[in-house]
Formats: sequence, structure tokens, C-alpha cells
Amino acid sequence: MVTKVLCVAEKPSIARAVANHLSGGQINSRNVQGNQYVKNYEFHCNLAAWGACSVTMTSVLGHLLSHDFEDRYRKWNSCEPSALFEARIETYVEDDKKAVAGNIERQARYAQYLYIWTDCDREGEHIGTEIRQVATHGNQALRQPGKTVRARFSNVERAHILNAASNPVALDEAQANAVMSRIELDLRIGATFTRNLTLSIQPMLQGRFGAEERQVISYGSCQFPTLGFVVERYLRVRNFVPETFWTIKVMHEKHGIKVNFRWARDHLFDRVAVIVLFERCLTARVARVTGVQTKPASKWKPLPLTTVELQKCGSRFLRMDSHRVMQVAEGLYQKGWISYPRTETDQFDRGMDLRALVQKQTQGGAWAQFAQALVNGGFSQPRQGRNNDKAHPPIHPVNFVLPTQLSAEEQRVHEFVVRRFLACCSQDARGSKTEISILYGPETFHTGGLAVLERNYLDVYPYDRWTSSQELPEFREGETFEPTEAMMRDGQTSPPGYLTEPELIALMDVNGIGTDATMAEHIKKIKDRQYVETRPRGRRQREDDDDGEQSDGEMPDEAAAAAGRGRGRARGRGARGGANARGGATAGVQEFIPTTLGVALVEGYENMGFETSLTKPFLRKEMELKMKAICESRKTKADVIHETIEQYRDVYVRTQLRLDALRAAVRKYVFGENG
DNA sequence: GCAAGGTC
Repeated sequence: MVTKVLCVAEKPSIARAVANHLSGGQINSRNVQGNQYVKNYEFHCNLAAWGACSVTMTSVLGHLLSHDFEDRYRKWNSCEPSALFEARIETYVEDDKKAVAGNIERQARYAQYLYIWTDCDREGEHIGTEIRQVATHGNQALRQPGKTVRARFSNVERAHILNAASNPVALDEAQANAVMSRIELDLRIGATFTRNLTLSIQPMLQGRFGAEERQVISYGSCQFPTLGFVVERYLRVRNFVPETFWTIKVMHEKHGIKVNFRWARDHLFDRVAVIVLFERCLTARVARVTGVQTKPASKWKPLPLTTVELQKCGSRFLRMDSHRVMQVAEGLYQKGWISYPRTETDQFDRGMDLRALVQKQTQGGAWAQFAQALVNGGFSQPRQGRNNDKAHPPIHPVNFVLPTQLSAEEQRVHEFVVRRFLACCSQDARGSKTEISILYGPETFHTGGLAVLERNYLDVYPYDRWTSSQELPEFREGETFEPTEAMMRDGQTSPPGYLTEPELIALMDVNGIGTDATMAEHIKKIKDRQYVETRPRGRRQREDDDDGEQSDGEMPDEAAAAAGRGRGRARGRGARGGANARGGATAGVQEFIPTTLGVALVEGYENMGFETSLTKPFLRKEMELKMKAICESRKTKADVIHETIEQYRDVYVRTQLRLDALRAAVRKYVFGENG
């Protein structure tokens, strides 16, 4: 007797890949009426748990079920917004998912087992329970213990899939519950605050922002902190007070080469102190070389590509905002040129045949020769990053395509993905770094030089810069000289720049705001809501320190601070402030400036004086911790929902009492009134 | 007319 098994993946691409591996080639592929993406794959195979099986492998398209308040609460004026804290929520299949759900329900009727193949992350676990819910609607027997199982897999390599197929496990109910509480809380809190904000502020704004009569002023646990980052930086720029500092510059000319030495103290804000130190230098007259060190230096090849990194690089190098980059990457994925573009993983699985993927890129394109050189022995295993979402590999090219077959934007994204991948499979760049220290009077000064000896990955990855500095004349330890020039100079600290998109993404990333798939959407949302505007960053005159350091300033101070690493002072209050010093690379980058409405919202809430700020990332972090607690069975879904709702109910009540502060902020910023 | 998360 053949056992009938229904397998359901999270997306069509996984269903197809898994079906191919399990079937051994004999597959019957059927369309699902009413949906152009989902297909049913029918085949026979042996599964360890059940023996000879007749399998139907299909998929959903992400979440299958939707949630909304019951009908009588859906009209905005149907109730006081805070009634949504406890209004009944209905679960239903959205119209555009009816065909997918119907397919699963029908297929389930004939199945003895339901085998879930969703991604092995929290959302995937929850989607698994949605599939089970729909399937058991068609076939009650699948509710029995052991009849519904799931596969544990983290990539679609053949051996890995075959192994996963033989070792089914149970769905992780705790993870699914964690997601369920996230869904409920975001809905209740988002809808309550959004209605309240809109209904109480919108009348003040009529006709003020564009043509829209009814502009929604939304609150969400992700969009508000995102706005908060933009406003915080804006205020730092606006409130910046330049400070004068003093420094000592030493230059020595030797063998016709002018060498500038940097003061070890960099600069001080006390003029008299610098005068005293400078005079001691002059009194000493000669400087003595205290250290000469030449050592190998290398610039590491980049890590395998994650979504966050793709988005940051898109803003920096491809002149596309994060949302556009994802749209283009999605197209490339669907046409089969690149792998799944939503991933947090920066480690390639050891089992992956990367050489074969490199080989494909030898067929053409500007990088063909480089790829050939890797095939001919230059190949080096990619570095391993620290992230693995256990669901998808890093983004990489999966097939060769001639650039001429792609649109201009597709070419840029595709080229970046290919070059990044080839760079990962190359050797680090090698060089030699020389550091020279001198003691001049009581003060230490440094200079250094870099010689790039082997470019290696840099040849295929023009997005990184690492160039040799001018050659240094020879200095010997103990040697003394009278500096050609020694001067005391003053300067002024300069404000940080407005937040750029790569910086914003980095902030969201370290603070856990949004996911790889949604960060770009949150950014787009605060633009659409007219909380922020973007403009191309002007070419500000800055002293770029192109000394070949690894740092590219991608972690803004706010990120470090919020992430609990005290890096705020590390860079000092130097002449470069918070600049993103990376040569011309940032020329096309967009910077974010809040609108008057954006500032008003943040200021308004800040001025209410709550200890838990809605505009700071901590609440979202707290939610993340609570979800983790559910996953580890330290809390129940009911506990978390209850305590979180009470917390927000409190904020809501106090918001009502202080609505005047919010309205005052709107008047102040949007209408330029005082008070 | 609300959120954030999947996916197309």
C-alpha cells in the first residue's frame, strides 16, 4: 500500500528544488488554478519514516492567513481607538490567497501525512501552523499526533535535503506562538495609536501636506523608531555648536619627500596647554625617531552577501535606494540569475560547490577572466560571518546571464552580486604597512605608509579602495633630525552629516528594527507618510583620510550607543565629526531629513516625558526579548500579550492626557508658532 | 484610511 504525503513549502522555489531532489527526476507538474506562482509537483519516492510514498509537493506564498478586527470595529469612528486593545480579532484567508488555501485543503483530503517544508525560522514555524490549520480543515485525521511533521533544513543542497527528508521533527509550537503574539500586538497597538494620532492631529493639517485630504498619521513599532533615528541625527546637526581646537603640525622633508607627522594627541581644546606643549617641542629643537615598524598588512575580502549589506551597498555604490535595490534583486531572483535575496546569512555552507558557481561566471562579462583565474587555482574559501538564519544561503549568482539581457538597473545589481561573490572566493589583498614614531620634545608624533603588494580580490571588487600611499623616505630608529616645519594650528569641530540610508539601515539592523525583508519598506513608509524627505548628499568639503584603514564609518554613533558599546567618544570631537569618510564612494548617497511633521511627532512624544519612549528602539527590543521568552517556554503567549497591552494602555492613557503637548509640537514645527 | 511579517 502506497502512503500519500502532502508536502508544503513556504515558497514555490523551495517546493521545486525539494521535489527535484526527492523525485529523482520523474515529476508531474500541475498548475494550481487561480494562482500563477504555486505549482503541485507529484512524484513517487521512499521516505524513511513511511516507506514507498506518493507525494504531492506544493507551497504557499508566505503567510496564508490574515488577521483583522471583527467587522463592527473596522470603521474608524465605530469605537474609541483604545477599544482595539481588546476587540475580537478574526482570522481569515484573504481573497488573493483563496486559491492557495483551497489547493492545500483539497490535496489534504487524500493525504495520510502532512509534511511541512517552510523556512526554519520563527515565521516559518508559524506559517507551518497556518498550513496545518487549513489542511486539517480538509482532513481531520491530520490532527492526530505524528500525522503532521516538518523538515529541518537550512539550504537546498541535494544531500542536505535528502537527509532532512529522512528526519522529520515536530512543529515548534512555542516559536509559532511567539509569532502569533507579535502579530496580535502589532495589530492592536498599531491600529489603536494610528487611529488616535490620525483623528486628533489630522484636522490640524488639512490641506497642509500635499493634496491628500486625509493623510494618515501612523504609529508602528518599527516605523516610529526608524523616524526617531532620523530626527535624532537631525537635531544633533541642528544643535551642533562648533568648538575651536588647537593642534601641532610637524613636517619634515627628506630626500625630496615631504612627510607629515600626526600629533598623538590629535588636538586639544585648551589653547594655552597647546602653546606650552608646542614651545617645549621648539625648545627641544630636534626630534628623535623612536620606532620604525614595517609589517605585513592585509585588507580582508568582503563577507558573503546578506540583504542588509546589499541594501547598504546599493545606496552607496549603485545609486539606488534600498527599496529599489530589493525590487530589482527580486526580479533577478525570479528570472533565476541570483539566489534568494532575503537572507541574514553571511556564511556559505561547507557542502556548497562554490567552484562550480565560479565556473559559470567564466562565460562572459567583464569579470570572466578573473573568474577563470579563480578556477585555475586562485580559489579561496569565503570567510565565515557570524550570522546564519538557517533558512537561506548568502546572496550569490546561480546562473550565467549576459549583461545585455538585463535592464540598466538589473545590470548594476547583478554585477554587484557577481563581483561580490567572486571577491568572496578570492584571496585577501596583501600589502606592507610602515609606521614611524618620533619624539619631539615631550610629544609623540606618528606617520605611516602603505604599499599594496597584491591586489587579489580588489581586482574584481572596485567598491573597496585600498591604495598605496606616497613612498616614505627611510628613517632609522634613534636617528634625530630638525623638523623642516613645526606649527601650531587651530581648527573647528564640524557637525555630523544628516543620516544617510546606509547609516539608517545599519542602525535598524543593530537595534533589531524590522527584518531583512522589511527594513526597506519601513524606510519607504516614513517617506510615504511624509515624516521624512530625502535628498542627494551634497559634496561637502572634508579632509578625507585615505590612509587605507578598514573602517568605513558605517556604524554611526547612535548605533554603538544603542547597542551598548560606548563608542561615542572614541572618535573624539575631531575635525571630521561624524563624517562618513570614504572618498568619492558616498557621492550618490541620499540623506534623510525629517519634515516638520516628523520632528513634531518625535518631539511631541518626547515631551510627554514617558520613561518608555515610543520613538526609541527599546520597546521593539523588549518585544524581541519577550518573543524569545515564549520560544524558550519562560513565558506564555497569553502572559506576553497581557503585560504588553497593559504597558501600552498606560502609554495611551497618558497620551490622551498630554495630547496638548503633541498638538503644541505640531503647531510649533508645522506652523512655526511658539508655545 | 490602521501594524509587521511572509511572499509574487
